[in-house]
Amino acid sequence: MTKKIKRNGKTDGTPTRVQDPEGTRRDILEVASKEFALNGLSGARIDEIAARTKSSKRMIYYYFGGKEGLYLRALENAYRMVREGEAKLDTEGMAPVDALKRLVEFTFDHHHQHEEFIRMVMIENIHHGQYLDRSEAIRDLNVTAIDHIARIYQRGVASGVFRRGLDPVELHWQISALCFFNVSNRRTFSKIFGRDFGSAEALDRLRRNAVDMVLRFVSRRDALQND
Amino acid sequence: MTKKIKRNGKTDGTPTRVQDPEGTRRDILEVASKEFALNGLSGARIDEIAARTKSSKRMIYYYFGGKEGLYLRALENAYRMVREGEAKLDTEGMAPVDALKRLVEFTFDHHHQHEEFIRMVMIENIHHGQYLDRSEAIRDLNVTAIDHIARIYQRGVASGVFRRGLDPVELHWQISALCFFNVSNRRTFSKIFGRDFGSAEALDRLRRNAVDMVLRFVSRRDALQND
DNA sequence: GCGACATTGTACGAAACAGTTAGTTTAGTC
DNA sequence: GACTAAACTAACTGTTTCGTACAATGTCGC
Repeated sequence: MTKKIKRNGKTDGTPTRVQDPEGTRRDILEVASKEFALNGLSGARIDEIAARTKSSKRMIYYYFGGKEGLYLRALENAYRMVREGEAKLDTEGMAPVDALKRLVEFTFDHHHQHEEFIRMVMIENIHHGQYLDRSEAIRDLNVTAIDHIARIYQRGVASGVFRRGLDPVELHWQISALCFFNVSNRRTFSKIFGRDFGSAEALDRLRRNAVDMVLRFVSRRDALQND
Repeated sequence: MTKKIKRNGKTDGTPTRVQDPEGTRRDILEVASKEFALNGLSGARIDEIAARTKSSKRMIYYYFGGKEGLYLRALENAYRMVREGEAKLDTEGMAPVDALKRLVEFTFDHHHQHEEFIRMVMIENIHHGQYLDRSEAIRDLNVTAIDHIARIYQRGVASGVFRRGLDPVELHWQISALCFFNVSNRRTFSKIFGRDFGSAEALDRLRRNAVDMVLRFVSRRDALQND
């Protein structure tokens, strides 16, 4: 429990150190990601992160240079993981309306499942995006999300169910807004309005609202089905 | 420049202290609000706040008890100021569609003009709303926003232009999401998509999108005007 | 003009904190 | 098995930062 010494396979009982650079790196990054997401950049404590690690504080400086370097890697890590998850969605064979519906639902659920990512983005925005500036890695994560939405939109316009003149990036912006806010502001919103917006029923309603809202926004009037 | 001693009206030159509890309080709170909004709770420094004040660190502890007490008051202050601003909107005489349009536009602009408030809400959400919990003052700020939107919605339903079955609180949630996100996530969004979402043109487009989106969401199909 | 309480200034203490120094151990190479 | 670069440990340093002790001054009722 208290000892963190990694042992090798020796049978003579002498506690020898086993070297595992990649493992140590990953371990530190995982712990740091949680701590930063929970407490923010200035709120997180290097000593605390080190203590939760299988490794030590010195190793943080060895591998990441310092607190800010570690935070930057944690931020990059959060973006990378979420982008990887997004890539799994495939709507290619679906009708445009169904595809867009699926996309919104997926985004809603995905954001909801990755609160740690949402919190990192919030924290980074609090810091005016200055660390994102320094990261080539994040800029290089080519934004497939836009391609995806653009293709669905084009198909919808071509088949006459979506109206013309909309901007895929703005569409993505709106979908993000509806899905992000639910996670980012749930706490204060729930408290002020005395309702739990994290309950299964509430989430279900909000999710349907989001889908409805986006579909009504892009659809041509005569393509709307209800009301 | 360097001396912060407040002097009274005496002519003999002796530097005597002038007491001004309310002024001191307000001064501290104003400075603290800026610092907390800029740096967050853990990022803000009591010494820094004290230095920017006309007063001293001692006074912060005298009036606010400590860092957390000061933060709580700053949070309450932010909510109060914004709520007061919201109360100025009057849509009573307007047609429901125009009223709702006005409400969304107003919310969009209002959020945009009060970035400090947005940041405080983000920061409070990072802290899981735990300070909001402790504040009766904020809970007591009865949420007139809901009344306002509920009245517009009811009028719209009554006159047949809005569809039935929508929840005013959820409507408020959606409007908030669209308007909040624009301020809260502008930095990261702009950076990742290589576009300035803070430019006048971008804001204008996003604003119109938000209005359009809400109106299309609440309107009955046959009441939609274009496309 | 005095007693009681409210307000303010100065200086300091203790703990928390990021970062470093000085070394040891391991794994692979020749 | 000697050597070396990479991986790792333990203990330490200097500063920052929150918070406080104590004293001094102002205000107001009487």
